[in-house]
Amino acid sequence: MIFGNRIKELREDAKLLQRQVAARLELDTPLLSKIERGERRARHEHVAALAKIFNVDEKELITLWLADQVLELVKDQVEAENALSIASKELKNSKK
Amino acid sequence: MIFGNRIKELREDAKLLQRQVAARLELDTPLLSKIERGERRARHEHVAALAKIFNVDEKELITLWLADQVLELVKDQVEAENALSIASKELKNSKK
DNA sequence: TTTAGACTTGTCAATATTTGTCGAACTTAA
DNA sequence: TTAAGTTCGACAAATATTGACAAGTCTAAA
Repeated sequence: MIFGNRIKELREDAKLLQRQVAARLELDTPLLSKIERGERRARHEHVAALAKIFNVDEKELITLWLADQVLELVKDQVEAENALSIASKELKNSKK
Repeated sequence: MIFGNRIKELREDAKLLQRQVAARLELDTPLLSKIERGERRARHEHVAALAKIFNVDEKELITLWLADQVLELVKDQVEAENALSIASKELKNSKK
């Protein structure tokens, strides 16, 4: 739950309440709570909005958010590590 | 489309038709065709069944199948490589 | 050429999953 | 205790995925 931890940290550093951040994302507090704890997934637009709110590079958050989804996908799969390694190679390959 | 290519290759090596393999998976030919071309995703059970049909290690296929899903998830995301790298680190970390 | 077989395409309904909301239940600090 | 912040559980609505079908293309043999 890298992404959730990070945005919770950013929120606390900014001394904002879930209620306040949730309002700016136009979703309710319980949902933001779930996102912070990784129980629910943020949407791409929310990630962008969060970067604005906390004034951080959107790329940083997107990266964590993506990484979380990858982890969610491969977790409790025996071949997780191999799969990631293959995906990584393939990605570099196809970039040409 | 690593997984699809692989099962197509296995199928051709085994000199089987889509129709025949599809029958053993209990799904129709067009769907298998799509799976081979990566237009549709195979289910976990199908991967297991395919390993049996072609007499290969299930892990090999699962790995490719997972890698495909990871690629699908991160493709056309700018931070794809970073995200994979972070996910990979995190995975190794959490394994303890 | 036609025909037959293998494969592909597009579309649809059924199902499953995800999303956001609500009321209520915690938790913590005064 | 209260009050504010957060979390929980259940639900309906919105989305996505699944598998099937009919119709299409392509190739090779007749």
